[in-house]
Amino acid sequence: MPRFNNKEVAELFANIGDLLEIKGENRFKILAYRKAADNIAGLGQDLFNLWEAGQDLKKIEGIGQAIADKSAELFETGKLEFWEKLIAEVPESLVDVLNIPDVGPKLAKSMWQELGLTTVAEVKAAAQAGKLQTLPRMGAKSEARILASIEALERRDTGRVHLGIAWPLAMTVIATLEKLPEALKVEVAGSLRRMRETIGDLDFLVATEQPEPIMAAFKAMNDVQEVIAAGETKSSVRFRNGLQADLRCLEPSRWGTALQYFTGSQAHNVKVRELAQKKGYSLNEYALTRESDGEKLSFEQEADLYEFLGLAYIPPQLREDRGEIKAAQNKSLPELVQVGDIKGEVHCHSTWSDGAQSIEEMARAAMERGYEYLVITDHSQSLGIANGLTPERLRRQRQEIDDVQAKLPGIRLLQGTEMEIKADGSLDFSDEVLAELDFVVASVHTGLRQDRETLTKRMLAAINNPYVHLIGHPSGRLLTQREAGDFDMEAIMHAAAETGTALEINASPERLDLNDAHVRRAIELGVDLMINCDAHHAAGFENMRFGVATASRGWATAESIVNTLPWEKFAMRLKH
DNA sequence: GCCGTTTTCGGCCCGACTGTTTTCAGTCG
Repeated sequence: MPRFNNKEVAELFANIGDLLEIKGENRFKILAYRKAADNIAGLGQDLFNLWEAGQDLKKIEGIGQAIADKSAELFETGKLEFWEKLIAEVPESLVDVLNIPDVGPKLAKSMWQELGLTTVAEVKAAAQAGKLQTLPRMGAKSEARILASIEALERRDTGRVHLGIAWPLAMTVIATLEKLPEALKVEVAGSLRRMRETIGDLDFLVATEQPEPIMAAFKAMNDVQEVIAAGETKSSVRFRNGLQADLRCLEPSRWGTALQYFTGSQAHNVKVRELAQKKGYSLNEYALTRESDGEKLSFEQEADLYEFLGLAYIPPQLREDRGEIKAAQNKSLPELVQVGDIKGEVHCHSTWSDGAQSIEEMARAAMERGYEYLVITDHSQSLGIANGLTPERLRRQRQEIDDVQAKLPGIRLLQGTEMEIKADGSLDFSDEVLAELDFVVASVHTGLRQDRETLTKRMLAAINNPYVHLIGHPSGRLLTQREAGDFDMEAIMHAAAETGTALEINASPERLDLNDAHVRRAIELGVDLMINCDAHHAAGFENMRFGVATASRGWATAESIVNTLPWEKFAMRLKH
């Protein structure tokens, strides 16, 4: 039986949506496929596992009879007849053509049917030859723009970026705009405000009575390479690093509706607007309009809008249409974990392995953040490339930790290790060595391409070892670079819950591992979670906001995160 | 194709900007 992971299934349904759109199908059908794809991608469990266990897939939001049947057919036979027929009708490669910015379904269809273009390469050649201009409503400017988009795609600089790139750039833009006297309020909206793990573009909102100077300053910023659009209240630019940013200016009285609208997600907004409709209002970014008499209500604060609709305030991280609307109606939203709740970290590196700063420097940085404890977990011996520690070096390191501890009574310093779960399934240290340490993180860094059974077995061996407290970055993914290992996460989470082994939410923006969906599932299963920056230098502790955001997106409260415990309680918890 | 404390059928969100226009379609978010 062929196994498909959620990403593969989601991609198939998303591609179906794309091709149906080119075909000109009913737009709600297209929406339904995309919604199903999104929900499958954000599922904390494998759809395949659920199906294999005989669960009713229709219980998943956005999946009805048709898509449940198609999933079952795919899992049973490894193929989908509907898809085979579809790509016989509409060339599959048009999915890529649709991915070119400024190429939508209408244009893709006309390029295909009028000019016979079915691949990005063919579209590029046609644009270079001036042939796109022959299509209706296409001129030289549109053609040049599409060619530029394709070239940007080829440079791979229009894709999504992780938060480590998007966040600092957004902060720079905000700082620039906030300096303008005309800007009354400045905020980043969109997926960055929701703290999605990757960001496609940046959305900024400014409350102002005078948009012109703000738009001008925005377009004139240092890193702006190109101004894509510039209207009266909206402009778009592209930065040198390829990221696009949109700016909207609006009257302060409409701040609440606008911020809500532009924060999204789209799926969340659709639900909010449906709710407004049921109450007899239509909602857009400017106001809530009563349909009976056209009376317009504007809201200065987002919370007021939510309240008016009978909802508790929904934090941006939850706005993904994953049940938050219902929870806000029942006033049962979780009280999300905050950065300030974190009392210590249990996974960081020093110059003893591949860190850039000494134990003392790391300890002082942790103290400055107000942490009560810090565990130094340098790499273990078999990770030679990171200067992993032998048992003998571990013992010498203990001496240095004790010396620093004597100097810094304000923080509790512990010695741990980030121990390799080796490719052959064994652990890098014997139990005798592990018993000498205060804390053990076990991680997979090698052999991530092994098959599911082998990988899962390796992980379970670590989870079942009585000396292992925490599994570091459990899936092994590197955002925008490397796929997660093919672990059976469900089995791993069950074992973690049973043994009391914690799973990490690694806060490094390249990792964010566990991801939000897995965090939510882990909480359901009663798994202990810990958020760590895996810091390799003092500045690395700044990444905590990303880890906390990921936890929040998984609906985590402080109670779900073990390192929100003060030292005494944390130490007690360790002994169990 | 999905969904239902107003519905198992008939709904399903809305506006800015661009380019090519003679009044608007396409794309995007």
